[in-house]
Amino acid sequence: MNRLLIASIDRFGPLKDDARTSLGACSQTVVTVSPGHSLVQRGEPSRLRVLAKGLAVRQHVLADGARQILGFVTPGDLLDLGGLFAGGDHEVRALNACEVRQTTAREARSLLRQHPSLLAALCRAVMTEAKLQRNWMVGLGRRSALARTANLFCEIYARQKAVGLAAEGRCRLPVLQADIADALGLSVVHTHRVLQTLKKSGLASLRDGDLSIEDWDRLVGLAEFDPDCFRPQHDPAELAATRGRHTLPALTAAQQA
Amino acid sequence: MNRLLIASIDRFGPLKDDARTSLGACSQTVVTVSPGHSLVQRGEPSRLRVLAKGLAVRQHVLADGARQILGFVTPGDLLDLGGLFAGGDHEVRALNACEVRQTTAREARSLLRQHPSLLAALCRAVMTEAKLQRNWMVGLGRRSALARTANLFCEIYARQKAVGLAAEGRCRLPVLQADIADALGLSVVHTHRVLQTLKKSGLASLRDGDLSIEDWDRLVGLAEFDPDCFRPQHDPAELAATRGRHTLPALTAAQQA
DNA sequence: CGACAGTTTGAAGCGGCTCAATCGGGGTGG
DNA sequence: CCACCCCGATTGAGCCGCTTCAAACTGTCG
Repeated sequence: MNRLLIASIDRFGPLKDDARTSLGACSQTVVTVSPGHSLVQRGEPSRLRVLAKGLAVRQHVLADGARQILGFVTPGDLLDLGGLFAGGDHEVRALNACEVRQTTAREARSLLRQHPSLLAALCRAVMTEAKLQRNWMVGLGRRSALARTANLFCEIYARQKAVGLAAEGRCRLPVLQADIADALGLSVVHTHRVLQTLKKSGLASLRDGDLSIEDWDRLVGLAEFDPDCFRPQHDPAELAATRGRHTLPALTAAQQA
Repeated sequence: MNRLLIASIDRFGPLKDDARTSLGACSQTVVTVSPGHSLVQRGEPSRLRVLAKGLAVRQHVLADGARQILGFVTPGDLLDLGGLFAGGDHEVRALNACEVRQTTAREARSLLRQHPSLLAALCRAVMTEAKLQRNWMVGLGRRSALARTANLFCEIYARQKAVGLAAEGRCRLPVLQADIADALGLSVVHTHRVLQTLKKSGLASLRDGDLSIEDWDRLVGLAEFDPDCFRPQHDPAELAATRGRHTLPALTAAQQA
């Protein structure tokens, strides 16, 4: 009954009941993708894809082969917001074994047309993503490699924590150093040295695909991390009216290495 | 009759007629802001502000005073998309003498609730901005200072051209070198040297607030500029149905130094 | 005229890059 | 069981792009 899809969108809610039932009734297929393969190609229209398991990145590759990672996608995130009205402008690639649930482009479009509350929620989702992107821009442009890395770790941990995917001071982050490098605009070698520094300073460490936060406060301080930078854009009034009404189902066991 | 507001949103259209008439009927005040002052503060809710004249930047300043410019705002652009549902996350500052037209937060919110086609258009506007941001991220992370600068010039020229604000191979760009630096994540000194290189190579030059494109093709090549990166996210089908129906009124004389 | 803001230029330093080699673990074939 | 390979992590050395500091230069405004 598409509970994950509904919950993922409802996070940006509030959805009206009719939108929720339509979403529940729409067709949904499950797709599994192996590491390194594409979940969403450039130019594809939206199918309201939701990541159920795994870890993926939005990315863009340049003519010379350089890659810039534009964001991380964790379970419960919508994959193809960029293609809601036209084709998306970037691809999404699996770092992990990923499971995606998706409907059809036709149904996605029709749902979008019929339910303003769905449109509003997705609009908020897009805005939330845009906000996150701005934080990345600030980092790429004006923060040192160390602060950037700290910021990335803060973001990833806080996001997973927010959806119940993180343990206390620990979460999965099955990436290569090359992925971190491409996310932060660094070389692999320098990324490695920065990671060492973070570990030696007792702030955080990354081993075997596990991110462990050793000193959250100092990490946040170093990063100048803004804990609101990834939060859904709730309307304060609406939030109060619907507080606690809908919550994301626990995903704790969902993201497998 | 709020023609500019309607046209600015309709660019991402199509708006339904009732939305257009509601927009036409909403209150609108004209605000002028002198250079260096804030057009939109962090945390302000949307008033459907449109820039009528001048040039502004979205920006974020760090604790140490460093500034990252997140985007340029040219006449006909909506200023406060970030605050549609909650407070915006960044401020917008005038580089220029600016004229802004805005309604009230209350009216903006009520319009948004009543007109799904308005919501859809604004959603597209947000997505378009997000797309532009991704292009900046790629530049900040993976392009050389020269290519980044070229890219910025391409973007600014192409955007102004698209709304009729650019002459052939020339447009206004009343910025300091420090602004370019903060947009590209560079120091002022290096920005200056890059500008010199660009001029000496006969690609483009910036003087007295005028950007002149000397060799568009080579500039685009150097920048790997994607001409779609700023285009509204039209639905191809809807685009065909409404082609040429509504156009942005000429703004040619509107952006005064 | 001085004051100031912005541009221009030079010189030195550093953060991060490139190149190159080694190391370690997991898989595979013999 | 070992030999081998491959991928990714690790480490070192040298270099380059860009930064920082500092000073001179220019135009504008009082």
